[in-house]
Amino acid sequence: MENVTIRMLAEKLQLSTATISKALNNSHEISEETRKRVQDLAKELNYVPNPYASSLRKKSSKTIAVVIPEIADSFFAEAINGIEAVAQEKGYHVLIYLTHESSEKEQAILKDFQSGRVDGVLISVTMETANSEHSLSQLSKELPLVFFDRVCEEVATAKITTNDSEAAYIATKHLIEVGCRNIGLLAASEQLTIMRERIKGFYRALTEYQLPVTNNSVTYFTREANQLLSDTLRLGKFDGVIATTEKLATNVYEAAETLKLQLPKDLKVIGFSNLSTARFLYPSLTTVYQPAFEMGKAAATLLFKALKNSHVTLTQQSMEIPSQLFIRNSTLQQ
Amino acid sequence: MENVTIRMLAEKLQLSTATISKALNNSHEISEETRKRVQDLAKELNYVPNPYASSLRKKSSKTIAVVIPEIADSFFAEAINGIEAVAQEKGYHVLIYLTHESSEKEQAILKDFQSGRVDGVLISVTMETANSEHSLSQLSKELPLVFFDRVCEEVATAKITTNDSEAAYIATKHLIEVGCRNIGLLAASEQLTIMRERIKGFYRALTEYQLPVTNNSVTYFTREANQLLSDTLRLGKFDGVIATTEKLATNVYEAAETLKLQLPKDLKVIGFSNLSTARFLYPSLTTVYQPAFEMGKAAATLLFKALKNSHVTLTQQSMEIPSQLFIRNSTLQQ
DNA sequence: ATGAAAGCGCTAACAA
DNA sequence: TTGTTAGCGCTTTCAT
Repeated sequence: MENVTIRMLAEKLQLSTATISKALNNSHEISEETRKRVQDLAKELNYVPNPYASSLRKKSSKTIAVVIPEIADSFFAEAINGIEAVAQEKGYHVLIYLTHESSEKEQAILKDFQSGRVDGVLISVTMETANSEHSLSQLSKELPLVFFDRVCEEVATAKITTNDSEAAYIATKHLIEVGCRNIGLLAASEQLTIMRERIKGFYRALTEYQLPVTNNSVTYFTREANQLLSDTLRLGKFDGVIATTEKLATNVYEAAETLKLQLPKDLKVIGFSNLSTARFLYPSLTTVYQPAFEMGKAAATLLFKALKNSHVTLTQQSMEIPSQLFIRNSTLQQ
Repeated sequence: MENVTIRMLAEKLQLSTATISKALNNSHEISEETRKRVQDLAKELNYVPNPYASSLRKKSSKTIAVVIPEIADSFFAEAINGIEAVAQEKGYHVLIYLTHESSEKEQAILKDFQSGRVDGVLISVTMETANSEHSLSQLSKELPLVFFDRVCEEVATAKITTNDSEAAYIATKHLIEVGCRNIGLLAASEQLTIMRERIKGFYRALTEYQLPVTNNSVTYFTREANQLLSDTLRLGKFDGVIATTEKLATNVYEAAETLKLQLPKDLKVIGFSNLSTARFLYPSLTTVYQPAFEMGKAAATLLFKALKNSHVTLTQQSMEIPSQLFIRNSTLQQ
């Protein structure tokens, strides 16, 4: 069967396409009677509106984009869950784009958004965030854009984050309190704001306890961290580490195995992670649990708010949702 | 600045929009010279084609849909990685839809695809798969459709699966060989083909070892499995279980904790799971590792093949990619 | 309350 | 090789 169009409905009912369109969209300038006639026929013929015709005409697509570095990471997966929940409720469609930490890919993706393909964008930037600053600033002028987690400070728009500095401060303090004196912060990028925040919190705790920065330091890992991490742990003589990404946390377990370090005896670990298996690891992992679902939900909610009412100034709508420290055996005092 | 259109380019260059269009699409019926002139100006003015105008006209959107039950599950997350890798390479966009195991939501999503919003669909169905059979059969006649993992047998199209029956057979055999005599298969739905396959393999192993079906049985869990699972493990007197979903695997660890069962001494566990943390669990988890990334990639590759050449009959393109048993301590012989 | 008509931006016959 | 023209299916003034 041919695809049913608004024109076919119009012919069958001896009405104009304009009337059909209005009737289908529940316009109040249509009589109740014809409205019903139209909608009944539409249902009968299984009419499905062509979204592209509508998008072309209305210049809005009921579609948003989610741009993230990686999807096989429980933080991002949960965040998408939050985003999707809101989108589904609002009848929006969700396009997913993965950057795999490549700012080049990120740029290409952002460029495409100038086409009007999406009505709004939710993004958690690449580690090489600095490269995308300009594109993002530009884009945020054309479309509602909301950052979540990995933000770009310089871009004037809403940012949904967690209390990274405070969370790192609390994590560091916890390590100190269970006896660590040589703590390493395993970080992922010097450029990411959230990393800088965590580092701030880390140093604040060190300062507060008057621990020397010579023994307590930040190490950066980009892609394949395994070898480097083993080296760091071997040479670094750390008695405690904070892994600021989920991947790094498991890398620590791997490295510990390789180096035959006993956790938590030889080395205590805290991971920034939403791993559902954290409590079943050996040893169970003390985590900074980030409210991923809520962050996704908040970001999406805010985006839709801006989409609905263009007078919402996203710049003033940033929001911080606190993380929570779950203390487990990987930081058990010996 | 106004959005740059093909018409603006045409005016600036004193050419027709048709010529511009052809030049931008590298048509061979355009002289090298004008092609360059057009493309140069396009770049200069930062022209970005309107995808919706093009989609409306061409009746193709360079967009595919991925429909899955859940995203916070390492199998599906990895599968998406595979899909996205292929899609990005081919210049396609990926719409994500989550059903959260609701066949009602699934139906609504599938219905929308009749609009021509997407050129093709990759799907892993809900546990209540039976409900969607009809819609899927219908849809597969209008669009290229490829199942991955959770298939609908009755629908005549390509299916990318793993060797579920064989994998379950091997897993069961392994449990028997390490001494289990009362094995429980923890299943998720009676309707899912992959579950039925796994059950087949399970029974095959039991038969081969002449173990009575009275002691070795299949239990179904739908949503919130925790309480039910605790009951099952307490009453079932199992000495070994196979958790056929990732969630169920962690549920077993939870229940074991609650019931103070020691793994693997009191109960041995195998999980169908792609958890990257499997080796670091306590005890490390013996897993049936499913080739999620490859399955996603294969499904997407096949879909694009069908999209490119409409004579590819998907029905004959099904594919099975083997899983692998990783033996770890959760099935250690005592 | 309904309809005529224009047009969103692009592509593809067909002509020239 | 380039241009003319006619839409894709829908929404939206503006008339009636």
